[in-house]
Amino acid sequence: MSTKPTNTSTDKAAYLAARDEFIAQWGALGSAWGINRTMAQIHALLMISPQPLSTDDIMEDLQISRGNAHTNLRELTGWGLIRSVIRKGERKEYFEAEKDVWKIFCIVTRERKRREIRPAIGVLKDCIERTETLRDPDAAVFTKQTRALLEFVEMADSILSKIARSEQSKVVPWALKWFK
Amino acid sequence: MSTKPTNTSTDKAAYLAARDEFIAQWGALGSAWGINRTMAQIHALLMISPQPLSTDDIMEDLQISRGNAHTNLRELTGWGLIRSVIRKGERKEYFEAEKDVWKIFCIVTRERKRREIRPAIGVLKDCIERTETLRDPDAAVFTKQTRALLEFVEMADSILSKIARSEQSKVVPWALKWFK
DNA sequence: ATGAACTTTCACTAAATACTGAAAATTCAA
DNA sequence: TTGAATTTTCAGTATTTAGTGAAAGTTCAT
Repeated sequence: MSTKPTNTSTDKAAYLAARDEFIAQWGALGSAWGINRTMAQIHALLMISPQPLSTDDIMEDLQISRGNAHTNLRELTGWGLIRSVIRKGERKEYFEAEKDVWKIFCIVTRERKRREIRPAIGVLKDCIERTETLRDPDAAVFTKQTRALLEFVEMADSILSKIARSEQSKVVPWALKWFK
Repeated sequence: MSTKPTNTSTDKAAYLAARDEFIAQWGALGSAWGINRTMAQIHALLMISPQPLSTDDIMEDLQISRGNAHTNLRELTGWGLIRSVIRKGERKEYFEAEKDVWKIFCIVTRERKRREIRPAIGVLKDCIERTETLRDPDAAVFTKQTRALLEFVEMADSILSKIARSEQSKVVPWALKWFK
């Protein structure tokens, strides 16, 4: 049996390196999905933070300006992904993230539905309405394709709604049974 | 009963207006999801075009430069969302889009899995591996949270894989039964 | 009521991303 | 094989998006 050295400061350094990697990559992932990098990084930081953090903590940790930190903290609050907590006898505002992965999923789903899917459905409906009675043959092709898109997006929307309204304890075992 | 005037040129104008709206909004939607606006617009244009279009057609329609059109046509080809068709006796390359909405969904799912979800899984695994044996209590919180994320992302990934491998004719009736 | 602590705003700057257009490379009909 | 047609590249530019920091605004313990 080999003895493993457990130097505390080495551990801390290894942890901090992994943590930085995680924050950086979470930011990059956000970028790829149309979410501001800093917003995603702050979210990552708060998700893994054992305690709530203040704006100053976040500014220091991520090396960003007050304005930037502030804007993105508000944005995350708007999404419902973080909430502010106040400590008694302190003026400063602290922030903590929702940590339950299922809840995070539900929040993101709900918000993207509201912000992007619903408007898209509106546009598709509008396009169909404006062209379905036209005699032009190109218009007919257009209407057909937008109808197919609408049908699909509406189905996806209703599936997501139903899933995001469910309890994780109901969905996950079911999903594992069907998809594992 | 009112008679509806069916002036052909009015119809054409109404169609073109709806079509432009669709292209513009599809572009905006792409942007919100981290896809280059022009790429999404070209995709929209080809999805609703009755015939394959050449680079020049697209340049003119969307009022973009050759370089821009070219780059984004290649990118779309890389995703597998469009393919080039050559007409016999002609040098020019034409492009047509996959129009089947289910197939489009499968392609986008497969590509985003490959480009973003798989790397994310890699990062999470790496973070867990590097921290799971550390004694630091913050590291323990970190490992726990990244594990929860990994578990969730892997489940989502396998569900998407399974769905995207299925036939629409199998999935849609099933989905409607469960989620409508 | 005061003013220190803290939050918010916003004009300006920086960085990232997308686009242009012309030149170089390639292709293929004649 | 030639050269006109077409595709590809890419250095330079434009546009969009994100970030800064200082000043203005707000809040609350005293």
